[in-house]
Amino acid sequence: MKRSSIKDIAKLAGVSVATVSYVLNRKEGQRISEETRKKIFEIAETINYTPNKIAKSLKTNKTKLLGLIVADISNEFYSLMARNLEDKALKLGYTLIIGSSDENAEKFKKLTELFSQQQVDGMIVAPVAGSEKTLENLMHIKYPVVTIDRYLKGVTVPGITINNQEIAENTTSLLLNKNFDKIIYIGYETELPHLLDRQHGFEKAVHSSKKTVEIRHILVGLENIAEEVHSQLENTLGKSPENTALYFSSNKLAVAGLSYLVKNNIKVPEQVSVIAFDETETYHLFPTEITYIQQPIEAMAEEAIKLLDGQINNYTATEKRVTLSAKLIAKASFNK
Amino acid sequence: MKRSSIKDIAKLAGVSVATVSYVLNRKEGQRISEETRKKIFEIAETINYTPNKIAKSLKTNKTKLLGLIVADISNEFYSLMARNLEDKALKLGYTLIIGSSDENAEKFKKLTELFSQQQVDGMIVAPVAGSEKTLENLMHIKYPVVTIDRYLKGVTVPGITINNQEIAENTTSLLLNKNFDKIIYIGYETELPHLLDRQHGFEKAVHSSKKTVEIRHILVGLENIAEEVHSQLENTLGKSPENTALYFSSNKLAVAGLSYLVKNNIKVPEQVSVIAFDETETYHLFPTEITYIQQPIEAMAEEAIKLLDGQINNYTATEKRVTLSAKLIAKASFNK
DNA sequence: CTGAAAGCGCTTACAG
DNA sequence: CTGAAAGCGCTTACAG
Repeated sequence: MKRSSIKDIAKLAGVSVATVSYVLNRKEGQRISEETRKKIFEIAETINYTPNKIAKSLKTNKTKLLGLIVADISNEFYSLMARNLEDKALKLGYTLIIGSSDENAEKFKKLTELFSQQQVDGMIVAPVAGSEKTLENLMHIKYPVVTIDRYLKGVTVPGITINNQEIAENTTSLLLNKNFDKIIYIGYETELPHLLDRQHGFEKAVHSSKKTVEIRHILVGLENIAEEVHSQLENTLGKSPENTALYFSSNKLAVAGLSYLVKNNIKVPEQVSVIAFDETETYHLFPTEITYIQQPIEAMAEEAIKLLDGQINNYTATEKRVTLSAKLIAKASFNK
Repeated sequence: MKRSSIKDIAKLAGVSVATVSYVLNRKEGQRISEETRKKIFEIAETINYTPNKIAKSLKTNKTKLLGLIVADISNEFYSLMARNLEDKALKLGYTLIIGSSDENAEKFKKLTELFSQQQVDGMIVAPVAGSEKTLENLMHIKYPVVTIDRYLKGVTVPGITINNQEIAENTTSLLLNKNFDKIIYIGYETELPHLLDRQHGFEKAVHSSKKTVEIRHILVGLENIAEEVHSQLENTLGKSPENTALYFSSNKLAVAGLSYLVKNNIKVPEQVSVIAFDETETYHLFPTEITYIQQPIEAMAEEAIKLLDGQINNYTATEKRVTLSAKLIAKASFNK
């Protein structure tokens, strides 16, 4: 698999490698005769020349590679995000190299090191709990980084988030207005700020409301989500609830909860109303259409790439955080 | 973001760059005094040296990058595959760069070119219809490639598939034995061989059976799957079917079909039995557990990486195809 | 035990 | 209009 190089073309064309380089890169500054230009293109074509970007990278210090670190690429939210990022990146000539951190700060760090050694031009990361130091180090050496989805307290990395607290507060207020006897918040036991924001938004709405309504929380770990949600819903919700609302703070939690409802033949919205964060195709198999909070994934991807590309090209030490608005998609699951 | 290089270390340590390189790479052949060795490690540590793999790649002609081309990384099957490939690749020191072809032969070709320019050591691809030529070219220049999931007629690229036809035939036989009045095969209108294999397996079982049963086919395009499946099921299955079986040749089709059943309150397995190719979390929201054909994704990923790594390191022009066995996971949706 | 040197495939300021 | 040359950050056969 010996590839042909610029040198081969130069030899065949009887010109210098410099000339070949100028022609192939269509540089304007240098005027090359139409004749040699044509000859060079022809030869390149016939010997099937493809440029070695590695060599170019070494010289230009740009690889056109972007590192993407998510918690798990097989997670629906992240794979959809990855897809959107891929498209936006490609438009600017970047390709994505990916890694999954598994919510492990050590692995997260390892991935940033690996990517940095591969000389990626920048990184798009969903940081995990405990990776503050790693992000600080990257910022310190001015490595272009943007965070997506998540952020961490105490480190100011440019990044994209949505208005988690606000949208949670607003949607919770809607629930409160409907006079349920009981509202159950289903969330994660976590330190991740963006998830806590959702919880705080919920609580803020509850506290500023004058309604008397029983509030319950179900908080589960990241493992065995389905089992935990099922057993806790069994305790908190029971088998034949009435006039109750469930507020799920992620699509995974929602799917776990909905499967409990299906198994126990609990009717939505007759017995229980449902709101969930994030969409998923899975909702389509539920008998009632689910009301959910939709994140603007495409816009998030676009902004992330834009922000990163800006850093890469200007070295402006942007401390810019972009907050986009999520949107409530109201469906039947929430019509009392 | 000026990084320190081997040269900086050499200068600070008062040795040559060669010596630094030997020490950092722990080469055995060269014996370096414990003293300079220690000094070099210390200096590397304090100036926060990280190797530039791009430079190394240029010299060694190995990037430790693998290109992955799937139809769409946001597709559940492919994102799960990507995750498994990522893990297996990492064990051998490779990282993955990804691209989605969108079933477009031109884009597929572009991606292979892009990846080849990035000097990936090899590619793992799910080829699209019409990309025979592209694959042949890669084979011709001996670029290490393996196919996953799919394969193409007429080009012998090493790759991993499952026993699509066989498992389809076997599972269809099970259906036939249950004496349904009607069996409906739901598949794609496609030229992709691995999907046709599923269809052929189905048909083979039907033809070699002595039962008299009404057989119907629903074939849909890749766009608007849900709508097409719904409208065709409405025609073929109706609103209150009896003693009918549905055979879905992918999880996407199954989800579309199941949502039709939910919407029309058709009972599984009382009225209709269901078998589907591939699993998905989505099945969990269906009232009845779904019987499905499980692909051994982890093993497929492992074999793919192994096969590719073999090609990369030996340049053995392997024409090896690996066929792994899928497995029927029998659940209630298929208990008459 | 260590270093000088060539070279991987490019780019680009400079000279002519 | 074109070329000689330096250099990006490494590796590695060779010499001493």
